[in-house]
Amino acid sequence: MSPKRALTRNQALVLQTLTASEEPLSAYAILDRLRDDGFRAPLQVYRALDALLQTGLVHRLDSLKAFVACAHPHEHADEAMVAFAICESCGRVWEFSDSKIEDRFAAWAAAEDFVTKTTTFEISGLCAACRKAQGPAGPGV
Amino acid sequence: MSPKRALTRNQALVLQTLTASEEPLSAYAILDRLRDDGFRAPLQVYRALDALLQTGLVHRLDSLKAFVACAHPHEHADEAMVAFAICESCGRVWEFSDSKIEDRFAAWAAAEDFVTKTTTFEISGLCAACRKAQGPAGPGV
DNA sequence: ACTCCAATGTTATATCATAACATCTCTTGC
DNA sequence: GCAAGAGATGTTATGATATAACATTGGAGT
Repeated sequence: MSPKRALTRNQALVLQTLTASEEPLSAYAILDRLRDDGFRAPLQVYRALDALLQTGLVHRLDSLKAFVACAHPHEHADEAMVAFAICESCGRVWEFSDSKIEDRFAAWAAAEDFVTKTTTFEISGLCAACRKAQGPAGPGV
Repeated sequence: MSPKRALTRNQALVLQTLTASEEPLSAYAILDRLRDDGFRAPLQVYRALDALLQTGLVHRLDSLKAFVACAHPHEHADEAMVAFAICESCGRVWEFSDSKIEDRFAAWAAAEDFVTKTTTFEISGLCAACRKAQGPAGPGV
């Protein structure tokens, strides 16, 4: 979809920041981490994010209002349906896709004559490591 | 999940507003429509929405930052995975669920030992009516 | 009538995102 | 080399979404 341009300096900095982070970051969190690199205003972050979202190098998690580096930057070009599992406790994100789910949804869309443009598929919960750490009783919240 | 309480006045007003609307509404759009009923501050809307979301009478569409009345208020108690198809053109929302998709996702979760709490599944695109209205060439954007 | 508790009202503020316009920095053609 | 154009960047201001903190009200049960 996008003609694979080299990243600009700002885009590279934002992408590095997201790649280095264990968890998704909000635009303002990214801004804070890039103050020393000369970032002063949210727009600098949002503009870089827009470009990175276009090329599929970054995803936005609507349910968190935050951004993550794509785990598989080569494979999908913003076209495939990607799902995200987000651990509420540690914040880590698992990215996966399932062609059977895709087919199944495509069947619904065909039946309703609906043309899909974008998908948002996000699951919140607790990952295995966090549940073990918190013990069998589970966390209060 | 929630002990089925009667709605308060504010909750009833917010729910009526959403039910009467053809499209999802932002909290501030709801506020504007309820000025004549004495609503003055966003918090009045957000508090009512919180209660309605708890009981499953309303859904939040993260991709739109907006809210819709649930199409099937009786069936699911916030537990089932519900998907939303949203027409970019007319704003209408189709709500559906598919047990095969649910099973398929459950299989992934079991394999990864991930415990699901909440799901966000939203698809944006164009509905049949809007595509017909705009002609076979489709819209510019 | 009194007490308690939930709902409500009100003000202020936090957080997320974009509009509008000035400036810089390459590249390209000359 | 240098002017012109295009894209990227910087900067200020503002819009849009959401919540914190605390005062007030109103009804259920006694």
